[in-house]
Amino acid sequence: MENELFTLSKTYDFKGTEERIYAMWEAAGYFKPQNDPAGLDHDPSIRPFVISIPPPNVTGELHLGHAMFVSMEDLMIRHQRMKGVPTLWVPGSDHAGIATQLQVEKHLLRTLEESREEIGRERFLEYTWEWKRKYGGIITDQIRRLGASCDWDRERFTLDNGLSRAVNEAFVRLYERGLIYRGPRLINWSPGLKTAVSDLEVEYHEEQGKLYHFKYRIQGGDDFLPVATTRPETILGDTAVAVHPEDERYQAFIGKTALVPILDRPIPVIADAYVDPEFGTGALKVTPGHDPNDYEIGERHNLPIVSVLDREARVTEEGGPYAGQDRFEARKNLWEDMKAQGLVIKEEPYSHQVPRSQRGGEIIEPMISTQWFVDIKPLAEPALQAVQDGRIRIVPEYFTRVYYNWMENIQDWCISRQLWWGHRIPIWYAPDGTMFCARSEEEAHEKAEVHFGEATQLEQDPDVLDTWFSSGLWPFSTLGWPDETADMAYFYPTTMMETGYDILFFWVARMIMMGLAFTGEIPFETVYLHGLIRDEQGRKMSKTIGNVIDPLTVMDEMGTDALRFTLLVGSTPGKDTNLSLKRVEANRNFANKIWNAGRLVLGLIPRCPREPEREPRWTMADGWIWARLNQLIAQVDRLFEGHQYGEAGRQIYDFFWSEFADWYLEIAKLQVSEGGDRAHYTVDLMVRTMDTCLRLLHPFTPYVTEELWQRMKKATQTHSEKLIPEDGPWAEALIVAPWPAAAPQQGWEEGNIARFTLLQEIVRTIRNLRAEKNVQPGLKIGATLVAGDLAHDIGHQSATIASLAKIQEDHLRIVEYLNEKPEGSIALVAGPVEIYLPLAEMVDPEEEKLRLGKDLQETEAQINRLQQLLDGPFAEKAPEKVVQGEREKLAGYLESADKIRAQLESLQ
RNA sequence: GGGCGCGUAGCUCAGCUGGUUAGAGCGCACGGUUCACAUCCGUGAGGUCGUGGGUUCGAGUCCCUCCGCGCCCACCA
Repeated sequence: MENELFTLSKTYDFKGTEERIYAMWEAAGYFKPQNDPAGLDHDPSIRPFVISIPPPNVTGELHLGHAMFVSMEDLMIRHQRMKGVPTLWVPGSDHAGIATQLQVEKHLLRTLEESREEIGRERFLEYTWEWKRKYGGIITDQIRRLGASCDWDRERFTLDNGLSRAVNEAFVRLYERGLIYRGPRLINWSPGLKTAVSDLEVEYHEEQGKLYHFKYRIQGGDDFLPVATTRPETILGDTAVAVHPEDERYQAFIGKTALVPILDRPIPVIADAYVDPEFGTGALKVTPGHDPNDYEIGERHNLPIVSVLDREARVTEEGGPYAGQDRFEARKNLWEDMKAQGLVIKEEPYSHQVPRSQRGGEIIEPMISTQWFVDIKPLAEPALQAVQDGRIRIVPEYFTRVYYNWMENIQDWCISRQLWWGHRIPIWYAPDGTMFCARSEEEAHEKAEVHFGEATQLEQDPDVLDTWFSSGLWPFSTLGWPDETADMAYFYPTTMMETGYDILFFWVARMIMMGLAFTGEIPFETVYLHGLIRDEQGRKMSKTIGNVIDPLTVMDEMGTDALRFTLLVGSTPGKDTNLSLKRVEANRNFANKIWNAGRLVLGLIPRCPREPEREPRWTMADGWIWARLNQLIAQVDRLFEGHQYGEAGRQIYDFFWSEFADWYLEIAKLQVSEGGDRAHYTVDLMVRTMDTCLRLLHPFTPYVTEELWQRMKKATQTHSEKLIPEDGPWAEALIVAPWPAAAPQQGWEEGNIARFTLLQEIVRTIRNLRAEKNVQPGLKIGATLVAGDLAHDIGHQSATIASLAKIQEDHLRIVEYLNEKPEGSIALVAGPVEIYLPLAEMVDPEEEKLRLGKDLQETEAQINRLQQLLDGPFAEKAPEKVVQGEREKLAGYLESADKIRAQLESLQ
């Protein structure tokens, strides 16, 4: 054969294809919004569809979480683009303060054997920028490889000049509104990272520890209060002992003076309702400097605050003999000394929640420290409102409850970090301590000059801002805010915020708060939250367990399309996905199926006669596939509308494989071989159906579909201009081809589908029996079909039936009725059709009776069920349409039962 | 302590606004190599949808109880 089939590999070659196709898309500018504000065809009546990418850490390497959001967002973007909506997907990356600094520090130690303190802030930052330039591109390259159709010309980095300007602007505005304050507060201190972290960056783990019971001696006597603690070293910072005001046991102690063990520092015994008399000993040591609750008690009772731990969690001078010791060492030593002094009562095993740093993993120490905070309530209020009144919609819906819950109990946000890599806090101090908050150093100097009447030395605050502060501005800072850019005017508010539910508070909530605060508008209309990717057994992927699946390896082995399809179809919004490689493999097979179906179509195109002689006339199969295709389009549209992307993909998969490929293409081969007009119409319809499937699949599996589509376009154009998609000429590329529209129903569809379904049933019934009776697969047998009224319709399909069921065509009889059962045949029933196969010699009549008897039994069971149903209240209460459906089913079963009975009789 | 989610075939999971014979992939069993595909084709076995109750003509789907699992938030020493 001279056709193209043999020039194409049987296996889809994704490796070469992906790179070539992506380069083609990018070069052609398909990733740019069609109605770019800079362009001339800007149509203000069409709202663009905009996504800001969740910026990956600049030092990161692609993991499945990235693969998930990229696939999902690319799906949405491609879908909208094909629908003709101007789409913008803004890419970028995040400087990721702590993560990057840690990584660079490690690298620095390894290569130059120097710490960041040794080389100093300035050199360290240079070094880090160098690092960023070198490795920052890795992640974006990997994202491209996933097929991400971002507008790469708009790529942003959170430490870019523009974005840094936005950060300063935001800080200044909050400061001027009085929503930023600085002060000593109890914060979460990470001794490993030597910085403060926010509440969200602390993770609590249930851990086995000890509860230490000891005696708090009362001054001037032998009395003592029994007290329990999990952290004995904090005893050194106690400034009170508290009991419940109504606790009868301890009434006498209230107002007395207790002595801190070892230090003998006198502290008051106070009464506070916070103390739970039931817990522990019922007496509580109060350490305002190292415990959030105690801090509050301290405020109520005006207690002094003693800090006994320093930045590295070593005991301070306040700790007397333990000064300089590490916190755990001090814990041990102090406890030993207390034992020696007879102050120890007991220690018991105790499991409790231990706070650990999300990044470093070490135990977080609550400490008093001077930090910058955002007064968050005034920002949270409108953010809560925006979701409550529906301006922002969260998918899946149940996450709105989670959002409310958090927003309603939100605490002030500690935004300063004692790091170097990040946005430096735009505050400058004069030598006398006066603060100037300014957008730039120049502005700070101007302000200082106005304030002092002369130029002054200024020093900028050494701290940097929490990374999430800049991320919170992302949807608008990437569009040029605070400037009133064309992009801001046209693309903002953005449309879709697609991200993992794990950063709902970290990121999404903050973007909503800051978006409303700075732009006065919501930053996005919809929040779509996907789940986490776990391993096959539902465990988190981690290097220590060794169950990490690397998306790059998966792409190498199975192709990007397979990975994307798996992530997209295997996930439900908000729910975690257990990824199994078996699944990816199955979807690689699907990609290959698409490829091979494409090869067949390509091979048949040249066999299409150029000009049909008569008006088109479709076969039953033609009408069926066309009707089903249109149903599919309608379904997919509905599902996309409701963000049910996975279900949409599944339906396309099923249609493509088990209807189009398994049935229609098989039949199309036969119809094409008839030649003439039939061949023409068949190829025409087949190409159109394939074209539509490729369009529907494109957002899921962009590469294989684009490749095939290009080839189809070329093949049809060289062959016949008549072979074009119904809605106009072939587009330039599939990525910008119009999304299919379902043809309006004309009324014949359901009947056609029903008739074809019967045909399928006939074929299956025959195949089934052949398999059961071990009829040689290649052996063609004869058959007689008794089809009553349907004989005419089915008669037209004799070639199809013959081919699919391996019946010898000239021995296939299709008749309306039969007086007598054909000699030596075995009888079957498919719906209202009786089938006789000349295989009597292969079967035992008794066995046949059993088989038919079983059939009859099943059919009668259905009849009974339906009759009862229809006799009951169902017939009156259920909608007419549903009842009618059941009646038709009943009629069908009754007919089948008759046929089976007749056959049983003839066996007697 | 508060909030949320899950429990469907041996395994991993779908199942939207309740519509009456519950689906897929993998695995399993049997059979298949000429003309798209063994990364394939055909046929089949396999589930009282965690438990108990309720609403309804009708419940895997809605409501409640209980059992089991998971997650998030929260200051119990």
